[in-house]
Amino acid sequence: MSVSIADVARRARVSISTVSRVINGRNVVHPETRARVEAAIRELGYRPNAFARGLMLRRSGLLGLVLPDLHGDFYSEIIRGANQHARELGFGLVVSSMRPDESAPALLRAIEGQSLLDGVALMVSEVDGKLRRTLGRFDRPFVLLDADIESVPHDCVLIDQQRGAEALTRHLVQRCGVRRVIFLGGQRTNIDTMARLRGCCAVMRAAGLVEPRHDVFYLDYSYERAYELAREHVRRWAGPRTAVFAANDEMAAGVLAAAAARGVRVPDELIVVGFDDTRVARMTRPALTTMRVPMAQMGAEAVRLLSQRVADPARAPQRVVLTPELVVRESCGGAGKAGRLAGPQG
Amino acid sequence: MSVSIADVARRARVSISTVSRVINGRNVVHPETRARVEAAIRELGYRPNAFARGLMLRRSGLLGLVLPDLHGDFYSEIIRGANQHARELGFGLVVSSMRPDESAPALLRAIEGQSLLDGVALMVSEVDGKLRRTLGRFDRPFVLLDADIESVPHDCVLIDQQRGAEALTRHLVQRCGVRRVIFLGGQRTNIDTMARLRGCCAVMRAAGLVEPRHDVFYLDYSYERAYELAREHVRRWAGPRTAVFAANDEMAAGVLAAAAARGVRVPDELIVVGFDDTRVARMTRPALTTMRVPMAQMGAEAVRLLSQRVADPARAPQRVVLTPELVVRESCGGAGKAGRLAGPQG
DNA sequence: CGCCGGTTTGAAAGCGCTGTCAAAACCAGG
DNA sequence: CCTGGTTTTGACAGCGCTTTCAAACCGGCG
Repeated sequence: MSVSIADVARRARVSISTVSRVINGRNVVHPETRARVEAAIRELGYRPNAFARGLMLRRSGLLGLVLPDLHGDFYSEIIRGANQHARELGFGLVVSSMRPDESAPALLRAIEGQSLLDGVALMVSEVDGKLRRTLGRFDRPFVLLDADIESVPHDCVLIDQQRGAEALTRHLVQRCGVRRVIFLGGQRTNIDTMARLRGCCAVMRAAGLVEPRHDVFYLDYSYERAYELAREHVRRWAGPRTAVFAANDEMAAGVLAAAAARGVRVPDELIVVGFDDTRVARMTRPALTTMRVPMAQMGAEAVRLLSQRVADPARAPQRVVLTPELVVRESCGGAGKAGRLAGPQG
Repeated sequence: MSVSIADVARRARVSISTVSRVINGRNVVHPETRARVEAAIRELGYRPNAFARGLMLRRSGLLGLVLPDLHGDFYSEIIRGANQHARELGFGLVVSSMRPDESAPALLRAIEGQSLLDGVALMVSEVDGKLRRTLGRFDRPFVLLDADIESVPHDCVLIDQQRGAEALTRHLVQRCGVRRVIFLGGQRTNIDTMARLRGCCAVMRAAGLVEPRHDVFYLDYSYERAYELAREHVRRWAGPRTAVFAANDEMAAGVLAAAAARGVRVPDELIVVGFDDTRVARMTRPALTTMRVPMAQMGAEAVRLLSQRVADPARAPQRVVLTPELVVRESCGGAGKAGRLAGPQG
């Protein structure tokens, strides 16, 4: 079997307590003794047993990150940001996915089951009663990403999606002279989609323009679905002062491809914009105008909040709000004014 | 404090052992007693302490997945495959990243430090002596992804990169009439890049053609670098029977964009192919011919091997080899013969 | 020399759980 | 009612670690 603290103690001719003190460094140990113990640790290749340790300390040094899906640039960035920050703070990170179609018990298992975790950052694409209840009786520190449940006190990191959508729409209306917007969303119940549509409509309304009431399509955030839809409609959409507002970059890329296939020139005959500023936004021709969502920062903030709450479970719930930033590229025509131009094509 | 097994025992008027038996379900318990215990568990909201459990069982039910980076479609897919399979097998998955520029001690901490893990799947982009030694004295089950260290016995999941590159090059030579290949690699020491170049050269040689000796460029797998390079060279590259073989899809996309910017028509004036078949391959115009690397499957295989080794640490090391599959799209011209045509543009 | 404060160490009590072993309870058959 | 076998249950010894608490030690002072 593996070497335990007792083996080290025996070898260093000290008591178990002393070895523990050397390991944790909190108490004073005579330099000479310390050297003996450290030598023994090295010679035996001793590594403390994390289970025994956790059993006493009630902490594992592990944080959890649960996302709706792990696929795509969007989530990758969150993971990356969280992972890096976790490492800086001396935590490990457990990443897991929790599809919206899985039941609440699955969530329970995914989270509570992992009682090895010191805390969990949770991102959900839809909030329902079940989730509310599950989280209500969840006794470990947790942070909600891009969502907020009022009945339960907790920390959260929010993206001001609506304000982002407003900024983007305002750019379209004021800088690009857009008068009509076709909106492509994800699922109808998706909270991001709803907020982005709200922002878009608000600005249109304020500008005295027609809201995209009949020009709203709910898809699934995928390139393929957007391509298919656009292939069918893009000829009709095309027109001066008209823009397609896709709720993410992938769908915008699909629209771009369909437009090209149908001979519709972007941005001359039709403006197309995306959202998120994922890698794909710089890889399309023309490159996409989009909103940069600080995903890595969201991951990092989540970890920060979590670590603070682990340290002090009693402190008041925090709310961190991050705002997306406009990135103007080629797909909206009227470039050159508002934002920076990223990527080699900029 | 939280409720322990003793609380449950007290409430159900049985001994601790009986509660344990009910929880683990291995031993026979009188139905009536069982009901009483289960009621007590429910009423108290009892959840076994994972640390105490792990301390006895010496297992946590957690597997680790360490990747060079967590960014991009490539790694996302591995994570996704691993995650799903882990869940099916009743394991949790810990994902972590280990940049090649981090030192071996960092790896040590990232892996050994997490002695909470039952096993670790490890992907490294470069194998050096330090790593070999670190892994040599690593006492926990581990699986190497897309790499093999001969001095240390272990399980591994390999992608036959070379054979994949051969298949792709063969397609270029035999179906598309290519006589000259420009090769764009990742870092010079990257094992995948080396294997892919080897495969490409082997086929060229066998076909009596000139190997891309002076036409090999080592970049960093990024769209941007490839774009810059291609912007400079693509006019010179263009020519009949000439192909750019990029070692991943992102770089191929960069070349495509540069070609478009320089007025070089693909595939008429220049053929461009990628590798990996990530999402971007279907989003370029023209869509990329590429090799589909079964990344999700690699993740799943890794988890499978790991779980088997956890169950039986003594069994002989396994080697699983996965082979990439040719996906013919538009960027190589001579389509329609060899492979399936995926995506809406196919 | 004995005593005091401060430093350094060791013994031992858990942390919450599993698993062994033996005792208790039960059931038939005699 | 007792016996022998089969369930069913409980007591308890750890798993490897942290953390009191008290003992041992040390140097200096009265």
